[in-house]
Amino acid sequence: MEESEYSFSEIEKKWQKVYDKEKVFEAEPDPSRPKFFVTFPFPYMSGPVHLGTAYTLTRLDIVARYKRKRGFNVLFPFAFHWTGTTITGISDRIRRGDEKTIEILEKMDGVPREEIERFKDPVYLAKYYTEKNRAALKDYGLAVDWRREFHTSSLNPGFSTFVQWQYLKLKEKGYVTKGVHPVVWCPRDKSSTGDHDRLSGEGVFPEKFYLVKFRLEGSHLVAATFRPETIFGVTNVWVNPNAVYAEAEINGEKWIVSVETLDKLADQMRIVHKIREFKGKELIGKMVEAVFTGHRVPVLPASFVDPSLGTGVVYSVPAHAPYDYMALEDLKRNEAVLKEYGLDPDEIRSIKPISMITTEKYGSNPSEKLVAELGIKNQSDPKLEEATSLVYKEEFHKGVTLSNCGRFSGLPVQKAKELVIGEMRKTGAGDQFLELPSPVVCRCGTRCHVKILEDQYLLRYSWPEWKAKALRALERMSIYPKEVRENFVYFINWYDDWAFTRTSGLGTPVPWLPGHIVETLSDSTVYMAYYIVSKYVNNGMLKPENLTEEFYDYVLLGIGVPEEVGNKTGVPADFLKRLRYEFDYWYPVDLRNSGKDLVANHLTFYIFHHVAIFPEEKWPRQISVNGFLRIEGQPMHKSKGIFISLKDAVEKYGSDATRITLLLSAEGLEDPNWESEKASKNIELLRSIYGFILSLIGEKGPVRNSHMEDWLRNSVRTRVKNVTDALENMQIREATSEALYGLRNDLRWYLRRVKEPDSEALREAVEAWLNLLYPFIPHLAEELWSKLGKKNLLANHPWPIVAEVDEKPLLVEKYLEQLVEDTYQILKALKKASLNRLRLITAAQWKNNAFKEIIETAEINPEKTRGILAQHAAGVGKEELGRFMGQVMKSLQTMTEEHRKILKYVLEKGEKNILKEAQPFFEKEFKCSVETLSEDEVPREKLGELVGKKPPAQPGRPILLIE
RNA sequence: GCGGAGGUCGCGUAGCCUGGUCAAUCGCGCGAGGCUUAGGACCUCGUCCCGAAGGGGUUCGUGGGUUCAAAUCCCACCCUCCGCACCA
Repeated sequence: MEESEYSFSEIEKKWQKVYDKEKVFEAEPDPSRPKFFVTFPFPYMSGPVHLGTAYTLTRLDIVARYKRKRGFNVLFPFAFHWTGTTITGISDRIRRGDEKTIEILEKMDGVPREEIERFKDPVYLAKYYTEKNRAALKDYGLAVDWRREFHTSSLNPGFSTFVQWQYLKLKEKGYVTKGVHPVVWCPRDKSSTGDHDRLSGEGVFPEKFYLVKFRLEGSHLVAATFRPETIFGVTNVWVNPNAVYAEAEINGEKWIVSVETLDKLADQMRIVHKIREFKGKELIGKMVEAVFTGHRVPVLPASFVDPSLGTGVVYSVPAHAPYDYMALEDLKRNEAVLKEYGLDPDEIRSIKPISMITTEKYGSNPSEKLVAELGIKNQSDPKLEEATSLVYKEEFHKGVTLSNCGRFSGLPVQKAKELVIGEMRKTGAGDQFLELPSPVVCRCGTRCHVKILEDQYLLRYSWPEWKAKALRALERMSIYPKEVRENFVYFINWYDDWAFTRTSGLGTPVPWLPGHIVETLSDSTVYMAYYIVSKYVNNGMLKPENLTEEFYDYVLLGIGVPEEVGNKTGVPADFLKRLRYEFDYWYPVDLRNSGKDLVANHLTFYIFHHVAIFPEEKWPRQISVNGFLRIEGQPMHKSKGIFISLKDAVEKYGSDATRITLLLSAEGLEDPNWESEKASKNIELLRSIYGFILSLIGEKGPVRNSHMEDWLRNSVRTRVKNVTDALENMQIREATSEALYGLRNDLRWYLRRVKEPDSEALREAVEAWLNLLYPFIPHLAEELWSKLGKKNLLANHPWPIVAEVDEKPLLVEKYLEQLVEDTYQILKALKKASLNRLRLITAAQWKNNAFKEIIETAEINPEKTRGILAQHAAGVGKEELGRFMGQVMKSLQTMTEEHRKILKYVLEKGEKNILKEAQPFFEKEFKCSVETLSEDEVPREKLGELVGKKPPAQPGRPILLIE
């Protein structure tokens, strides 16, 4: 019959339509039911939603569906993220004709050429993806209340009013301050350059460089270094003879630095007046004096000096800096250069490294040692990089200054460094500034540097009171998996003030600062509250102009009198009360699930902002995070082609198969791995489950209600309990696996075990199973539910009751399973495929009696055991008793609690009775005649003959005679 | 460097907190048999090594230790992955 064919696309569309029509997921406040509000961090609309998003989303969807079935009134809304520079960035790149961007859009996202042309308009781009993604998400089938959908930024005036209100509140309550803030800066774009805006230099951020001054004819040659403490080992100063340098007045003092340095100094709050420019070679050969130590050293030429890095001036410590050492050696050998700059070769060759630090590992001249060890030939050898870092690490952590370091002698390097820095600052012999340790190039091709932004509006994350409140919120929250809690503590403590205004990209204007928008991470922190409002903005009952500060104050915080607020906002007082009621009903968020990447930023902000704005009872209740999806073992990477969109996956595998493929692949913080082959297999698995359940529904066996039905019912209860527990603990993979495979295996065993299945017991089990399957594979489960002749929706049907499990029937089956396994093992050892006769001989009654008593005592005590045995063994031969004693002691030693339970119950029920009852099963299983006996029923001599040297029967371990 | 996760029988994983029926879960793959006109699906068994009786041997990143007993507890080491900021 074509009925049994599983066509996922048909089934999925069918039920999505039904859910839509019946408004199953449209949630309204209902005081008679507890609420459960789940949220997902809205995805960014700069591209298609991918499987990684789907994974995180699915975990949440499962909880939403499960909670609904448990009687909760579940709200699961959705929105789309437009704020920030990613969308405008793509548009910019297309406008510039960036090939790579266009290629990715065309090949990976499947955007038609003519659409790409229109992507020059960022709004068009955002709308395009929002449409596409909404469609893909709907085809995937989520338990979402779509009436509340919105997107962010000023392009959505309703949402913007909300963000503005949020910032007015933050400012009013003192969470906003003004200050300075360093950023990686592109001088051409006049904006900060985040990682994703960079052509090269990802992950590079400002580090402190120290400036060390050398007196030169009424001016200062200013060198930059990470290691100011090494000034005691200086032998010379390097400049690049071909670079351009400048003399300039810096905060009133004359400095000589590379011309590139001037902009950097100016951008770090220094007043810069350029006096003149000149070539670096003019400096060569001059003598300079270290202000800090008074060392007089020559200025020498070096090609490795990069005028764009630091100040373009480097002081040379050949003993402790392999680069300096090598450059000096090169120079000593290079007659031509010496001649060119008129340097005295003898004088240069007499320069010796000055040791000023020692370590156990490298001694006091590590440069020389490492250059020799690594076989470094000249100053352009890339291995110098490695040598430098080896020396730096070792000396910084384990080095001690030598006696030539004045007041800083005999100190650990770390300590000396700290003191030298302090002293230089005090005396003006040195200074410091921020610099990028390696080059960063903006997408526009310009080299970036550090700029300190002044008069920045900052969120005061450094404020101890705010941190304390956030930590308190965290304490009351449930966090899954639990390891992540520590991360939150770390990040809450670690955060410093955060600059939240921007001048580029999409977003909401800062209410008090025209021309500036609220940065993306900062505007998306408490927006879950807006879902209550957005429903009415979408249906036209509220207009953006109604959404004033007073409006939100009343609806979200309960401040003000409805009638007065109504007058000011134009919203009827009754409606305001209704809104207030709705907010109060739904808030706070009960569960927010996201990828682990958001812990460090968004989720921490989420906590911070909630505690700042809302009273304690509205603080978030639970956060759960999961790993990052990999594709065929590789991290997702669009430009490398490692990327699967949700749309493609759903088209190819359907929603249900996609769901379980994602869910079964990881737990906790592990990174799930998507394997397409597995997804295909999972379609087969679903087809198989579909067919299996249909066949079970078709069974027409008599109603019996014997042991096996009892067993089946209790197995079902166990599965219900397991799935429920796993779901409550956000162990979604465990839950999925248990729901998919657990009951399937139970039903298989049941069918194997009985001659004719009990149709009623089967039907009960199938019903429970479908309920358990629903959260994970909703469409398939719903389809089968209707095939069962049910009139209601499975989505609305209550979750099975988590009932007390009666272990007894389960114990009996465990005993039998063990017996079957033993039989198979013997067959294997005998290399036999089949058998003619199977005889099961259970232990003699006296053994059973003795054993019962021994297990009761629950301890391994040879004396006591022997005593008990002797009591029961009247008339038993000494040898037989001894042998049995050995067996008993051995099995007692390794007996687990479960095994004890099994034995106890088997003995209680009578082992032979159990076997008698299971005899037809054994006959069916092994296709042979089966006989069940007790040792008591076989004459002693006969028994010896039958058993041979095999160990005698033990309670729970009958002799198996195979012929 | 700082912080976090992890290394289990071909692959992906469970077990580890609370040590003992743990040669170790489940799924995939693979092999055998059954079913079937055939294929697929489905069902059963097997899948570290040895074994003519349910047993024995060697395993859970490496090396030590604690214990009657260790995948599980302790110590050291090796390796892999992730995050480290103004940016989604």
